[in-house]
Amino acid sequence: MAAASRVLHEQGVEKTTLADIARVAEVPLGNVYYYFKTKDQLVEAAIDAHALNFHAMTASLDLHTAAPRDRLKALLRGWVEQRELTARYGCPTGTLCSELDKRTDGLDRVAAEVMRLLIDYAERQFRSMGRSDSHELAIALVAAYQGISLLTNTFRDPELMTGECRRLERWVDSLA
Amino acid sequence: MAAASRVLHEQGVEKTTLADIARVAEVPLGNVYYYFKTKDQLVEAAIDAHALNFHAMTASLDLHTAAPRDRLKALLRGWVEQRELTARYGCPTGTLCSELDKRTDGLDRVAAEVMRLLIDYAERQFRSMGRSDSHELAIALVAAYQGISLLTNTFRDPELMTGECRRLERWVDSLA
DNA sequence: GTCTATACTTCGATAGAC
DNA sequence: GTCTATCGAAGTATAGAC
Repeated sequence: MAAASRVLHEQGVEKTTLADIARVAEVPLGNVYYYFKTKDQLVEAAIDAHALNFHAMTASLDLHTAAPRDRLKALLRGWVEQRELTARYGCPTGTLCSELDKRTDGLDRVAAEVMRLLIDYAERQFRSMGRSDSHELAIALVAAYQGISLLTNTFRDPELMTGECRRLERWVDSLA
Repeated sequence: MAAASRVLHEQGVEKTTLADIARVAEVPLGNVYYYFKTKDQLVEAAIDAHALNFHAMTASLDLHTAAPRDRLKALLRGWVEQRELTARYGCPTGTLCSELDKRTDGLDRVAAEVMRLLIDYAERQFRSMGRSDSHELAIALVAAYQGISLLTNTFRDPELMTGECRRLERWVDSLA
């Protein structure tokens, strides 16, 4: 599962073969099918793992950081810390949503749920700050992150993430 | 070529077969290879066509709109007008950059050039407005657009584009 | 230049021994 | 549960008639 998550992010879903995953996981190809009936099921499991990961991150954040504004700034710091990975392979959530959208099966909806988790979390923080426009602000924040992730990846320049997150931090601070 | 551009945007590069393109173009499969030696060459030609399209759009914009601030707002209006297409298939440039990044050949760099065109155009307008931080502003504007394109597409909701572009217009207006 | 037929390769998926 | 061998479908690319 860990091998699958990593390789799917690095190579993309379409370009990743089950042989790739089996090789990285150091198991024979046929073995993969003992745990996952189809490639789609494996991809869905990887998305679920990603969602669990996000829940764990926000739970820890809620526990250690009380002020909603600080939680948002912690999100920004986390994005900056991941900038090298993002420059190389893009945002894991964003690349999944972008790629899986092209599919006719329901797998794109599963990816969309993870994106929804992020927006909802940001929206809760803005609401706790007393903003009535919390939804619009959350959309703007996540859009800015997804957009700069794409540019960071497209131009292979991690410092794009640093600069934009600095700007976003000033923006978060400027909100009453 | 027109058929290829459309299908590649709608289905994505990886999920589009040459048979798909041949069918939409109403030519037999083998015929495609008379004009393009490989699928990669066809994709590259589609990207080039997209770049030409962008040049035509900005040339017309420069001709009919004098004030740089109005040119930026015209860009925003164009994005809102395309919102239904974006909700269904994403931003043509953004989806290409995201998908082609996963490739080892040089095709990802070709897609990045188109993204660069957009950033450079925005940057020139901000500079004409007398902003010394024109580069940072251009990155922020394009990132916001690419991000909201991804969300619009992920949630299949064209009104996300409408709302965010309204916010961006206020932002552009607020800049000295 | 246009079209049909097909060769070659890759990959998802399965069969069946151990 | 693990592993090897292989089937069958799909898709890129080519050969060669017209």
